[in-house]
Amino acid sequence: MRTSWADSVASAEAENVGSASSDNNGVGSTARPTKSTYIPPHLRNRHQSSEPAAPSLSGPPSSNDRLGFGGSASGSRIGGSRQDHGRSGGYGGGGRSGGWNNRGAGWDRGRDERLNPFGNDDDASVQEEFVEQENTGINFDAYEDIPVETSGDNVPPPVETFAKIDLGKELNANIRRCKYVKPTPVQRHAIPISLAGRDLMACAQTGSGKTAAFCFPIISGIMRGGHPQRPSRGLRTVYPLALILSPTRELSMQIHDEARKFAYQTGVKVVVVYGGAPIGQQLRELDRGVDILVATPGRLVDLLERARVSLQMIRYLALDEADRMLDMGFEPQIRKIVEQTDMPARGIRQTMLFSATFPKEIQRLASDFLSNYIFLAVGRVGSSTDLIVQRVEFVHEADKRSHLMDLLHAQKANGVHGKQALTLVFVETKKGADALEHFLSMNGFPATSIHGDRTQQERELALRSFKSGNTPILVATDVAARGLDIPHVAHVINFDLPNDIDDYVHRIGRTGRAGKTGLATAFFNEGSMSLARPLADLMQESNQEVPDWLVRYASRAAYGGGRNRRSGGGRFGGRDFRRESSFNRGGAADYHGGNNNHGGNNNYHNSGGPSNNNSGGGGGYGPSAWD
DNA sequence: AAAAAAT
Repeated sequence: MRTSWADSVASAEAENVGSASSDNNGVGSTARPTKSTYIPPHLRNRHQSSEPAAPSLSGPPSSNDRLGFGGSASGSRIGGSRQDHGRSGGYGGGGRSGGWNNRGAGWDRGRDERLNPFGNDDDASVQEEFVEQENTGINFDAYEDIPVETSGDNVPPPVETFAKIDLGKELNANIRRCKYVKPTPVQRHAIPISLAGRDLMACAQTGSGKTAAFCFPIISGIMRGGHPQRPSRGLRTVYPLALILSPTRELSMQIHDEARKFAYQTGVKVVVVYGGAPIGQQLRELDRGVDILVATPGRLVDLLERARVSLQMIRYLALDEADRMLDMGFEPQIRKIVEQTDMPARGIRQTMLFSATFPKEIQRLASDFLSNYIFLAVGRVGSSTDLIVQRVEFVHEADKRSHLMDLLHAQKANGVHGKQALTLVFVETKKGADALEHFLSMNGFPATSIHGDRTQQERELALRSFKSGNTPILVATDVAARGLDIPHVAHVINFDLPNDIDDYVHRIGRTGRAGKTGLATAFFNEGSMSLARPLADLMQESNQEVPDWLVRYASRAAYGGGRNRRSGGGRFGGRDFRRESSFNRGGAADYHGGNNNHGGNNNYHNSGGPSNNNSGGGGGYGPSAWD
């Protein structure tokens, strides 16, 4: 256990710096810092602090026994930083003034097919020699300890290596380029299930190779199935074969960037569409052909209504952050897309739902989209949030700002190279985000913000500025809570706690990624009473120190948790709701000990899929924290 | 009550 939060931050920073620099050595291309031209108001007309010299590596990553996940996660992290590099290259040419250069620089004039998403130094065969070096020290045996649960009819057995899955030559080359040596647990289980043509509901932490888990089978399947003759209903209508939906624009962009790497030189075309950006460019992309369409719901509905997209040929449907996609705000839109368009019915298309959390009410809704599906839950190495130190502090509303500054100030003093660790600060409201960003900026803390009232340009700029370290503090609403893979976030601060414990789980999952440690601090007060019990339970389950005062509030909290019922039942959705009859309260220990991997095939007999729902109460405590 | 997502 760490003795103070400052130590934790310092340690998290040290690890981040350490691994960042080794990435650079390995890839040899990201050394140049990504510079953003965004200057926070309080820094304008000042000298930019000079870029630090090569940071002295302060201590090797500790607790590498957990790096089993780091192996996989590391792959995607490396991918991420290279992607950043590619982008910054694009910007480098044109400067930062253009709002839409994200698309513009790298995507104009149909060159994307030839454009190498891995960077110019790419060569699959050359990369191979890096693979062994880069993964030295990763304990792949740690994979074996990850609890896995599957249920459903005739679950296909997992695979141990990519070589044992016949994904095709081109895809294999891309897997090498991504430096994925061994499939992650979710990939080992989900890919065979998906290749067998089965529907799937999967719980797995983000950063665990989830995107690849659904992209590989889709790409492989499209290559196998060939490119069928599309109907010629209208010249302007396009007929994608696969649809991937996600709840935020940034997440859609991230999925698209990854999918494009996986599809490189396969002839499979990936296009992303989302709102807030001019539609013209997206239409032009579509006109060039699309096999896999990545989309946010609103823009897709728009395109469907314009008859520019038809879902008639969809063979694969994937929902990322599926529980979010099916909650109150999104459900009607998703239902419209899935059930009231020309999309083939469930059982004809193949449907895959992925999320880190999966409350049972949402599982029930989701089962409408699935046919005789397999439920898969993959946990972390060891207990839940081992890599994330969670702290909760009682801070009155009026004291939050000064308390935040105390934290940030101490962090600054502990900075490994005079630079602040990346800190993500979550607040409840968009106005609150603006106000806090302004406050921090006025007080000498370079901050930016991301929320739904900012323009898409501003959102993307904020994210880049944060990732690059230019503004190492990002104030965010829940728009940034899910799925986003931001390397090197050392500290997540819940300035305002969410009302839903699942949101808390997603938020803190922005740190502690890629096998690194992370710190999560929550400001708790009278306003967050409804979260007292679920938060105390969660922290307890993940072996965190729970303050006495929180335990007292938790025991005082009304039984049933009021409006948190949604998540009160199966907090981490770690169990198939179809099994609720096998009531399993206090099952965390069972879970870890009992349903072990190695095929993890419980062969729960599901006679006929979603209709025989079991709405039994309570139960279903999964292990802690799926991301 | 808030956030996200089309214009």
